[in-house]
Formats: sequence, structure tokens, C-alpha cells
Amino acid sequence: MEKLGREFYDRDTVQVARDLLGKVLVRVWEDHPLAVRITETEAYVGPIDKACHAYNYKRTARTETLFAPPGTAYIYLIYGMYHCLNFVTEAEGTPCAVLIRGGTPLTWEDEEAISINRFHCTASEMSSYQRKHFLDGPGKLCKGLSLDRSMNGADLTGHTLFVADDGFVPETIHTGKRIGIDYAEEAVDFPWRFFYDHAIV
DNA sequence: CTTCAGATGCTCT
DNA sequence: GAGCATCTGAAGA
Repeated sequence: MEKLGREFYDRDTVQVARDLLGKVLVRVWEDHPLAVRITETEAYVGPIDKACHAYNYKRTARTETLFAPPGTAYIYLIYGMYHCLNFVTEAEGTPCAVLIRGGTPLTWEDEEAISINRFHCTASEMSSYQRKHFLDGPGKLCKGLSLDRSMNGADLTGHTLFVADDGFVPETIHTGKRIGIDYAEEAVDFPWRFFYDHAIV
């Protein structure tokens, strides 16, 4: 598996969002790698996108991370109890990012470790509902990988949180409107959500 | 399968 | 003080 370098993120955000589908997200946690294949993403393009926290280059304490170099992790708290993982894209100072909305464990060992993080039970003890909806949301993904704001600003070219390419290519990529951004006026219709059908592990 | 309420705390005005 | 790039469990169809 080849780790993606900064040049991967230093590109058009919508293109990066598409290209991230099928890639392997690795989070090293307690000296142990957890790996999931990315199945769903959304693009947020600050300069023109009212759904983006840094719309029109809005700079606040929270959005500061979005102005970091491409290949930086942007992680924030939402609804008081969940976290969302993003990857900063495009040139430094251009506040854009890709939200990682879903994934699926790469191996059985990954599923075991993630199910403990999420449900405090082993994979075989999960309900069928839990299994079917294992990592199909940004908050679930962060909980499963034990990611929170302490990892905000992490460098994706480092060794604790990164994305790798193992050659897997999704068959059919679907496109749609982004989720949960009803406040974003004309941007609610931008087709910047990407996902593909994947087998339930 | 579907809807629905409630949780919970940070961020920005 | 209002709102939020969400999730869960319970209840109904």
C-alpha cells in the first residue's frame, strides 16, 4: 500500500473527494493500526460554498485549520457529542476540505477493534442493525476510529493518521446532494456528495 | 421499514 | 442565546 502524499490533497476539492473513494484510511491508535476503506465523502469549497464553515474565507478559531496546508486533518465537534473528520485540500490559505462520511473495515481485526470502540462489544456480539450501519456516518467513523479534536490539525503525511492506495477502485460512483446543510441556500443543491455501493462485512 | 424526540457542548453573534 | 456537515432508541405501520 502506498501512502498518499501532499500532492494528492493539493488539487481541486471535488476531484479529491471522488478520488478518496475506495482509498484506505489508517489511524494508528495505541500502537495499533486501524484501517477502513472510505465509502462516502463530501466536498466543501470555502471560497464559494455557503455550506463550508470557512465560506468566503471566514476565519475564526475553529476554521483556522481549514487554512492549513493540504493534507491536514480538520476535526470538529458537532451537536455537542460527535466528531467529523475532514481532509484539508487545495493550496494553503484556500479553505477547502473533504468530509469523510463513511467507511467499511478493511479486515476482521479492524472490525473487532472498531466494534469495541463503538459498542464496547466484539464484532460477533453486534446486532444485525449495528452491523448493517457500522460506519455509515461521519460521527460513527470518528467514534470507531477513536478520533476527536485532539487530532485536529494532524498532518496526513505523518505516521499516525494517513490515507493509502492499495489499488482498489470502486465499480460505480454515485453522486448526490450533501447531507444536513439545509441552511446553505443555493449550495444545498451542489452535487458534492460521493459514495459507492459496498458489501456489508 | 418509517418517523420522532432527545441528547449535549462548542461556536459565533 | 441560537444553531449545529449527527446518532440512537423507541414506537408505529
